[in-house]
Amino acid sequence: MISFTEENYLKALLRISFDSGETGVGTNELAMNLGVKPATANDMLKRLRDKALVDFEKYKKITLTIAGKKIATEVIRKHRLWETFLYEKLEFSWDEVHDVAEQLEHIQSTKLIDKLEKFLDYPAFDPHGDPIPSKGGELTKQFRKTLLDIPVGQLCKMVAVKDNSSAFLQYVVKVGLGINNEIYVQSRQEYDALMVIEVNGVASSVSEKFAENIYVV
Amino acid sequence: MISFTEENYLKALLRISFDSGETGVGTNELAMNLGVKPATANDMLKRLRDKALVDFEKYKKITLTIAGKKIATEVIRKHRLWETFLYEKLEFSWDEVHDVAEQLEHIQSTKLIDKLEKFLDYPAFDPHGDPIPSKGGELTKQFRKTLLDIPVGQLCKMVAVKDNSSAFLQYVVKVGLGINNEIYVQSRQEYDALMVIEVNGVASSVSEKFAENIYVV
DNA sequence: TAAATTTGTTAGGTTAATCTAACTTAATTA
DNA sequence: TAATTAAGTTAGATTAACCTAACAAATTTA
Repeated sequence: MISFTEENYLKALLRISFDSGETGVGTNELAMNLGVKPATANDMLKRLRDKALVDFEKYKKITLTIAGKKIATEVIRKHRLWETFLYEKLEFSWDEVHDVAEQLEHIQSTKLIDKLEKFLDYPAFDPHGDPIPSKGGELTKQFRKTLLDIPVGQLCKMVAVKDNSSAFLQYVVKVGLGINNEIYVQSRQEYDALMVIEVNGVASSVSEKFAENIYVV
Repeated sequence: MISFTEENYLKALLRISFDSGETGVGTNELAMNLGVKPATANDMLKRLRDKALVDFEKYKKITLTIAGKKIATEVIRKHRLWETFLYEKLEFSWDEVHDVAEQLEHIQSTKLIDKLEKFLDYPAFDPHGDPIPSKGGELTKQFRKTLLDIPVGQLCKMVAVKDNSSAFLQYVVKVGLGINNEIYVQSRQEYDALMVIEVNGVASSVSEKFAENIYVV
């Protein structure tokens, strides 16, 4: 049996390597991501290696094994299905779903998640626009432009966010932004990439960090 | 913060004292109920006492404090709401809901459970016929007859079960019984209370233990 | 390339939740 | 009521998941 904590380590490994585009993940990077000390992560990695869920040699980068990747993908699948449930059926707002889904993703019941998926009518994307892996499927990579890639004077539409923290999401809401909203790029400062955008007729200044976390088409 | 395990201890204490009709619960009884050794339960009880969730003196019976009872009731509320969700929305069968609800009941989010309750349209009873406590409410005692109380030659209707284990529930299903089914009591053995009952035209022999776990009207 | 910095590991310790084995107190029964 | 049995407790161990402090390896930079 696999514990909540182990599932979280595997999920973090998959997400980090997916986001960075590289196969291997470093111990410190992983630890920081999970909010634990490197020593703790190192201990856990040894246990995950014993269970044949990660490949990991002393002082080298960590990669998931096939088995580890499968579990991690399944956790992400559950997370995104639960987010969809909370958003569509329980009227949770867009920025509230993540934290509750962090808990729900660890419920162990294949039947539950399959039935939930059916109940939601097999959704392909979660409320943040991220793709939901199918049963036994893979996490698919999609080409995604961020607000940072949009030139001045152009109009685009927000489809998802990269950062799922509620701190960020609440900021997004404050700027008046939501899924499928149109964004007009008014201007951009060369020096620090500070942009002025217009959403529903209201102009706001946003930082580079903000812009690179907004996916658009 | 309260752990899953602590919640389970509190829930068991409430359920045992509720079922037995007595205020105090013994250490061994509690331990047996939770599938742990008395020594383990004893350790935990000390911790729960430190947190002011139980009243407990050496060699004496255990009782819940107001705070402890409140948490326990809330866990039972969550459990029963989740059971209702699984049964009504996800097409789980009657005997499958319990085990998954055991996990779901520990999800920490007031908003989640309130929204779930609304989504289910404020149900008063779970799929086993047990009453669902309202928000901040109490576990209500209902007078309940069991199949054991029905005299020979009388017809009754099953409304709930006492034992929620899937072993028992699967047995119930095998006998052809379900919620709201009519039961006719054909005969009863004086010696061991073995009864012959008829459900939907099919006769079966059931033990005393079986009969006392079936609630009827 | 040698020094400095970053990254990763080890050793030893803590807490929650479990156990076994030995013991004590309470309750039952002869 | 004394002896037996049942119920409850304590002591000492274990495992998972975390920590700090000290150390080692790898990488970067001067």
